Amino acid sequence: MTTNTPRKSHHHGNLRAALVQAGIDILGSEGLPGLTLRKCAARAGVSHAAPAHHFDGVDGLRIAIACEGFDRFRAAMLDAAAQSPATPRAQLKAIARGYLAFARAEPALYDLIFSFRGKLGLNDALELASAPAYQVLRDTCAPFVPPGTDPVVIETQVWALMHGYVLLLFSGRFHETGAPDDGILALLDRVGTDPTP
Amino acid sequence: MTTNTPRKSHHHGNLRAALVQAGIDILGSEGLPGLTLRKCAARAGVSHAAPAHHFDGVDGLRIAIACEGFDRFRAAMLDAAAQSPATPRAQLKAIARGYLAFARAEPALYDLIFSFRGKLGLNDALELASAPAYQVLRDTCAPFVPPGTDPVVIETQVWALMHGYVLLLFSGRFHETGAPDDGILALLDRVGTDPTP
DNA sequence: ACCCTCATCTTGACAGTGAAAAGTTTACAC
DNA sequence: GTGTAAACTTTTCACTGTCAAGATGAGGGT
Repeated sequence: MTTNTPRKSHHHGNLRAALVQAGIDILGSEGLPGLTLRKCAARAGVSHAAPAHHFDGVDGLRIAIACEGFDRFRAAMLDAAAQSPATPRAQLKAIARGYLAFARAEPALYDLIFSFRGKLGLNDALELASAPAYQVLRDTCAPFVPPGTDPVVIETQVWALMHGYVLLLFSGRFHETGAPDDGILALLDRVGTDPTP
Repeated sequence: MTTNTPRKSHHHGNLRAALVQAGIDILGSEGLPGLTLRKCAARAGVSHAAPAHHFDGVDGLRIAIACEGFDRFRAAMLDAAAQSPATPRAQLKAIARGYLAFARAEPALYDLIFSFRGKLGLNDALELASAPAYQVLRDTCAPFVPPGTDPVVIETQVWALMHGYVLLLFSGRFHETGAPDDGILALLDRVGTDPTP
């Protein structure tokens, strides 16, 4: 039988997943700067050198956590979409609200998954994990792509708007005045198929 | 006379400015992770503990560098605006191009000035340095604010779009396909005073 | 001219970090 | 059973930020 209480064994049994979960916990409590190989190892109850057998250095651990983060990110957008009318415009605003909900719920995890400067494409696992999240955006934007236009243009407009807004949120700029979510969502009404005659 | 070759003195004479410049140089060559107190000190030719007498720890140095960065950022936007027609829409697109030019010219410095999560408002110097840059945005957006609308809404739409787009640029997502600058600038045409009847 | 003060800078130490090398334990195939 | 290799620990090293204590010298008061 497989031991369902893997306590005192020399082998942890599921260390990789435990380290990823430890990292997510630390992100929630201490934020991105607190994410450390040694802290993750300590929280998982192993020595500080143990993670090296499961990840390629601290960047490997961060990538593994980001993969899980992308999955939750995608789930947040899909959840919001499922609770909204099926019209293209309503769906677009729904994934935007899901986007914001995820960013506000797990800001440090959000920071992490978008912290890989230029390394995207250099890591297969990360690219594989981010693709489904991007696909949600792509599918939702598709109805707004004018004929003859590269879909990437519309997708980039939407994503840039959301991404930039979240980072302005995190900067603390709206702590006192209140965050203008509605203003951002309103601009989504003007994305894509031209509203002018 | 003031010595114009302040070489061998025990006192550096202008260490604070030299450390900030060293930091900017390092940002250009090694990027944000390479920005280190000890490296800045070494490049300025002083011991590793010297910076402590001019900045409040490494965060203090980063803030001081960011202040200089905000100034260059503002200058880049104003330069672009000065070379464009004075119509509101042309000016808006001009500062957007200046924004992108700065981000592409000094990506690590751009990263640094927008890396202070929630600490904005907690540091007077940083807030004082970022205010003029924000004022450029505010002035340029003013003609597009509909009556009865909070200007912050329009400013946030524009800033979020640019900020998010730059970070997508940095992510490496467009390295192969080519960056859709025009698509982003096109959306600026739909910001503000409603084009629909 | 002298000395005094104190900002400036250096030296040395410490804890925390990531990484590598070498040794120990244990699961699993044969 | 036994051997092998994976999983984990221990030790060590280089690098980082920070602190304490000491050395240097510029400028002021007398």
